[in-house]
Amino acid sequence: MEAAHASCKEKVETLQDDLKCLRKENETLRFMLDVMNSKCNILQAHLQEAKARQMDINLTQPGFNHEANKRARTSEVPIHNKTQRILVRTDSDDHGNSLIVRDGYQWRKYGQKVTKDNPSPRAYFRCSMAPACPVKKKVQRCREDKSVLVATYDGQHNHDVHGSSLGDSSSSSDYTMARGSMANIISPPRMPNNNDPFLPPTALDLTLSAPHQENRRPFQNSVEDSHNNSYNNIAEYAASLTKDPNFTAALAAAVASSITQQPKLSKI
DNA sequence: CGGATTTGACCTGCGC
DNA sequence: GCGCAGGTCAAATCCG
Repeated sequence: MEAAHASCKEKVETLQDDLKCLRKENETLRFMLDVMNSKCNILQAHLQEAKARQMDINLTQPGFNHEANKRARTSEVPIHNKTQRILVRTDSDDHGNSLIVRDGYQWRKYGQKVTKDNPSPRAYFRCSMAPACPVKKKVQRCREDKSVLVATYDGQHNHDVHGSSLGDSSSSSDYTMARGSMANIISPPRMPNNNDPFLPPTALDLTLSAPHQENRRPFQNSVEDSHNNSYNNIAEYAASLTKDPNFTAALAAAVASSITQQPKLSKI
């Protein structure tokens, strides 16, 4: 009887050890996921910038070669220096009304003009988060697709997106909203698996799918019920991840760059 | 009432 | 020099 009790206790201890290991592993995976997520965000931002530059080049091609482009003002900063253009898809019920592009900064509208090449009005914004911020933004609907806003940024912010220099706590919510709307930023050049240049970019799905969802609550049910399933799922998930060369490469690069604090983004 | 937006007037650069 | 078009200003208006 005592021997049976002892072996049972041993089993419980083993299970508890397993549980601890799993929790540690889970924590490690989550940390890695966070690192990957942040790196992914940085990558996407860089990608957007690159695509916007590409779009600028495309806009000078026939079909986009509007009269306005011939009339580039001398005050305009060269594209490769400080001017950046992004495309943002707006909600379908938003057509023709709002010229607001949520990008995390606060903008004050100072003018609106109908241009010759586009029937939609162009709105002019100045950054109002910092009094001396030189950044200006022009927003106009795409002539070809009115659900798409073309935002052109001139200059560089002399403050961060949180407005931390001003100590503005409200900006964090704005930033959250901005992150939400950034998901709608369009990559003008075609993406893989995407023949429509105006469809949103294929988002990198870094949220763990079924196995992860399972392992978020494996211990809410009885240990007997779910332990094997969740353990198998985690093991399965871990195995699938480690077998994926892309994952290991990306993970290695992400960890390396997070350690050195010198991201080598082009290598991922 | 104060800040944001609207909108017509004005300024500036470019092409003819 | 003139006209055109993009960009900016600032008074009026709106809105919370």
